Amino acid sequence: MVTKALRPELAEARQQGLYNIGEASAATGVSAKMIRHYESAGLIPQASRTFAGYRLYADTDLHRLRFIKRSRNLGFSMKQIEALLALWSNKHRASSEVKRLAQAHAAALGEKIGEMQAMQRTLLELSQHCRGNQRPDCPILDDLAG
Amino acid sequence: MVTKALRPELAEARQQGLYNIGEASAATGVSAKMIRHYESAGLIPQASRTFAGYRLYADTDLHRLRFIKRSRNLGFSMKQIEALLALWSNKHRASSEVKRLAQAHAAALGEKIGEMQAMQRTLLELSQHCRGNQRPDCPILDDLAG
DNA sequence: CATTGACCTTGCCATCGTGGGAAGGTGCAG
DNA sequence: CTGCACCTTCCCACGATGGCAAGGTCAATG
Repeated sequence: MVTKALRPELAEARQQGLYNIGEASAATGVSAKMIRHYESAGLIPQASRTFAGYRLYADTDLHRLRFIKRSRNLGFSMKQIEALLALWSNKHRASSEVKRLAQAHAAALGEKIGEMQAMQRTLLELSQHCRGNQRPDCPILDDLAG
Repeated sequence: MVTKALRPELAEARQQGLYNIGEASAATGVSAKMIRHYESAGLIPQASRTFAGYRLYADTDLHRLRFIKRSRNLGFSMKQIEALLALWSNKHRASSEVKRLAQAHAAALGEKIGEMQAMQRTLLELSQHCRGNQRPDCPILDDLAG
């Protein structure tokens, strides 16, 4: 008397509190496309499947997906998120490790921000000197031309 | 009596003030790879060739490459540079058009800068609350976990 | 004149995160 | 039973750049 099939039907799986990929996507804000991508990249474990091959997700999977989503919102790369996930599930982690990752990423952001600000500053300076009328003379082009 | 072959030899071309791709790269700071890429993307015209198939560049080509390089340094995309180049070579351009492009790009940069600053701010705030020691408890991970 | 090393050619692959679309199977409601 | 919404896999695209491989060319040296 088997009460739980190895590969259940979808309806059966739903009764057990599992979600298919569309529901998981709606519940986490991660597109189905990206959920599959994260699986193939190893950020989330291989999803279990219904008999017909549909992926199934439990609440722990949704939790993991939300973790990934929040990390992406902070600009972490998939590689960095892989490390964060490993730390998250490692009960013997040192918080210094997490802090190091976060600060390194913050520093990298600062670097890029600085570069982009320099570009922006230059662009605005050049724009200030350009009349922006119907005439062709333009300090912006002059500068780009060297 | 033909003084200028349709497809000269390299030495002959050099005498006429032309450069091969390596020289053009060294003179402009654009890698040979990217010079070819810009050609295939239409940012620069198809280079003339020696009899053996080597690309040849004149000073005007170097000028154009430097224009592209400076534009890239300001963060313009290849598509935007295409537009800038068209304006550059259009003697009837309105400088307002150039100014509009530059300001739009500056605004886009500002947008991205703002997003990245928000990320950075959050990361630094979270880091401040993390002791960063050997213990596993970590507000950063707690936040990512939701 | 032959060899050699530096350089050129084209073409394909990789990055990184995301989306689009095609072709075919599944689930459910009317 | 039919139709629609959803699922599956697989391939392609973006943007800008680099790497590598296989093969041809040039110039200097022996």
